[in-house]
Amino acid sequence: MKEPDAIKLFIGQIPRNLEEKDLKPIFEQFGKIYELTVIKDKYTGVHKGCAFLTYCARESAVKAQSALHEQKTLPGMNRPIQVKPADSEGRGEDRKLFVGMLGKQQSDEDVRKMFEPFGSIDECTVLKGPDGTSKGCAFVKFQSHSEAQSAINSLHGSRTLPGASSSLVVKFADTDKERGMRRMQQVASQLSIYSPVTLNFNAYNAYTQAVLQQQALAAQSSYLSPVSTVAALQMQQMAALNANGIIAAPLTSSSGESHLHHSITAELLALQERGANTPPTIAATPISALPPLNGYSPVQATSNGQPISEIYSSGVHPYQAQSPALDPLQQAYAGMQYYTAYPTAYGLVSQPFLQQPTLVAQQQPQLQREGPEGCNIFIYHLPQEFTDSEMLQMFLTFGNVISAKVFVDRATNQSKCFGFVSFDNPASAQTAIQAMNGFQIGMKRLKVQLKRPKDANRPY
DNA sequence: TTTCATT
Repeated sequence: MKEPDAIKLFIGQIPRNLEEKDLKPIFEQFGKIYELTVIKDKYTGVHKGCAFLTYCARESAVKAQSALHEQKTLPGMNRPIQVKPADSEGRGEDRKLFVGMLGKQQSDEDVRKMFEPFGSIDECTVLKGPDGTSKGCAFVKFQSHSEAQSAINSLHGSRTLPGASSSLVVKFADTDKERGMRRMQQVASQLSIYSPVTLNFNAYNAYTQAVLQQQALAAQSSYLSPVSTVAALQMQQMAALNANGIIAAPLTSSSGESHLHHSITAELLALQERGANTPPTIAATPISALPPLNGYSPVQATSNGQPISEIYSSGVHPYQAQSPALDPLQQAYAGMQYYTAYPTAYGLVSQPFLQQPTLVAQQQPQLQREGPEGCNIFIYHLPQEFTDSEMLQMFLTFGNVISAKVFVDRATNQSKCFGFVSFDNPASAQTAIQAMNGFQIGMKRLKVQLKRPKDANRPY
């Protein structure tokens, strides 16, 4: 019925009102169709705007791809139809690059020219907004991983394009898992509009990603790490969160009490008890979890009253331990905690995380000691409420911090939202920059770069 | 400055 070497094609950019019967005539002209399936959500049956197509003959697939892929745009779509081998057919995405910090002017062709010297390019797309203006970044897919790698080696950081705020970024594109994390961050930042508590939520997220990046650096392969499993769970949680429209609608539990409100109230109480201006105490033991940014935990207990720490120490997975009736936010929130605690609990954390923060923290960072050149970093777009301590904690994970200073307006005593952190070695500074530059906290992204040497900006 | 979706 079908040739053994037949190719399954992925069809993208199809209007959601087209079903199999509507699509069939479009594709039949290239040969006999073996199977054509519109992809729908497993549970809701919602049309996902794409399909799988297998021809009886391999040749038909080749013809259809060259005739249709990116060649025409179906009614109602703003991008051309996609006809290409399904992911399941070929290799993974280890040959696709993300290119950031392009100027707004560069076209697909400009980018292609830049990458051509490194190998054969399968795909090259500058990302554009709905109005067609460039988002200043692109995806470039090579035919092989090694070609992609050599492009990274030669181009990453090699120049600063006109109109870009920093040097060219060339790296492997996010995996699905990483994309999930990114989306999570965006949802979290939306929540932060509504409550100061969720600032914490976001900060945890920054930690989470920092942990992941550290791990990725230390252990080149993360595919088999238990953390992946947790990340997958996280994505499910966030999906549930979106599906329930949690941002738009107030959440109510079966008992009629809003968990969201409940946890926020608990937080505010905790803050008041401690005194909102009391500097947080940094935990003396490194292996308990990452230090909470404000010195307390965002969620002290699950909705059935069991402290999260008990769940951890009993070794029971929180998702299994929680009652199935928990609302999605609560689950996501607790999951976030679990997620950050997980790597440390299993001893998977790379060396920088095992450094004792205690010694440094108990010194007086206020003295603002500066490290040697290359050890000092500048941080901009800090949240208004970040003090020296919060910033210190945020960067402790990358090495020995000599000092951490948020700059404060003398008249108002308000943070100027920037500061400096000094490490005792340049590698820690670089790691911190890599991990934290561009981090979204609340509505802003951190800018983290080397501090300019004192005389750098003086013309004479 | 991370897509548009992959049964």
